Amino acid sequence: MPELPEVETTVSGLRSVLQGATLTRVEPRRADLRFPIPVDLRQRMTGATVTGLSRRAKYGLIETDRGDMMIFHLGMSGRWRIDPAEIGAHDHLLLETGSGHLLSLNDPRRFGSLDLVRSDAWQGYAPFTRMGPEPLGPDFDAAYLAKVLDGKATSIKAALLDQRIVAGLGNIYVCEALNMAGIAPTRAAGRISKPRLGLLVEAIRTVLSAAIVAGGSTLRDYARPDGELGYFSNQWRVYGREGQICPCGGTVQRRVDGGRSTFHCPKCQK
DNA sequence: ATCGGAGCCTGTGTGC
DNA sequence: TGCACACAGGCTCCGA
Repeated sequence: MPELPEVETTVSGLRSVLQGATLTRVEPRRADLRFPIPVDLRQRMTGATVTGLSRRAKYGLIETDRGDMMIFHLGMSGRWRIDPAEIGAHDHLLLETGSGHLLSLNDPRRFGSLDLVRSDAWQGYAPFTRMGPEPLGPDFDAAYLAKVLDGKATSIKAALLDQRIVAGLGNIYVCEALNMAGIAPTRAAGRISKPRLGLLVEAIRTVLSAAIVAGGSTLRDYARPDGELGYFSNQWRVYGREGQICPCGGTVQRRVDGGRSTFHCPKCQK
């Protein structure tokens, strides 16, 4: 899916049109994505004013003056389109604002989700209850990682993809951060020294921040809400670059585990 | 308890 | 051109 930087970019784009806007039309166009869409979403959101937009891990949060919070997840192929030229089969939710903007939540593969909770209870939303800290937040540091990874036999790559450990990383940024930190993706998570975990934390922060600044990465089915493309894919060190040269001079290799591609450089990642 | 793998969907690119 | 197949950013459940 769009990972953390893409969701951050999406929320920023949505904020420019939705902050303070009144929703004059709220139209779910199917009953479910990955999960059922609340049947009362249209009724509760129509006529409401958007008071705030934010992000938790890979989820976008849209609050209204009625005390409701709409929570969306983009899955693998989800994106928001602002004032799209035409509405197609994969536009699953339409929002119209008082100022005349039309927004569409578009998700061909429907791995995304759309939900509605009370704002004061959002932290109790099931996906959030067991989620780890934000990688860009103050609670994510080497000491924390050392504690939660202690004794873990699973690979560091699998551990970083586990949202209970740290929330918001996906395949692309895990590959990138491990390369930047010089850590092999197959290394046992519990067998990395604390100084190296410190390097890893910094690498994760650096790669996520750079991606947010660049507006997210571009993949076949991802675009920013305003339709522009993100440019971070130009900065990938290893992801999608099998056979090409790593910044260290080594050759990027691709392997598949669990049906998922891993890109790494055997020369500088140990 | 922990781990690897399958499955959910659709679209696109590749090779025959 | 047509077709089959591999592959894609996430997440959850299942069985070993």
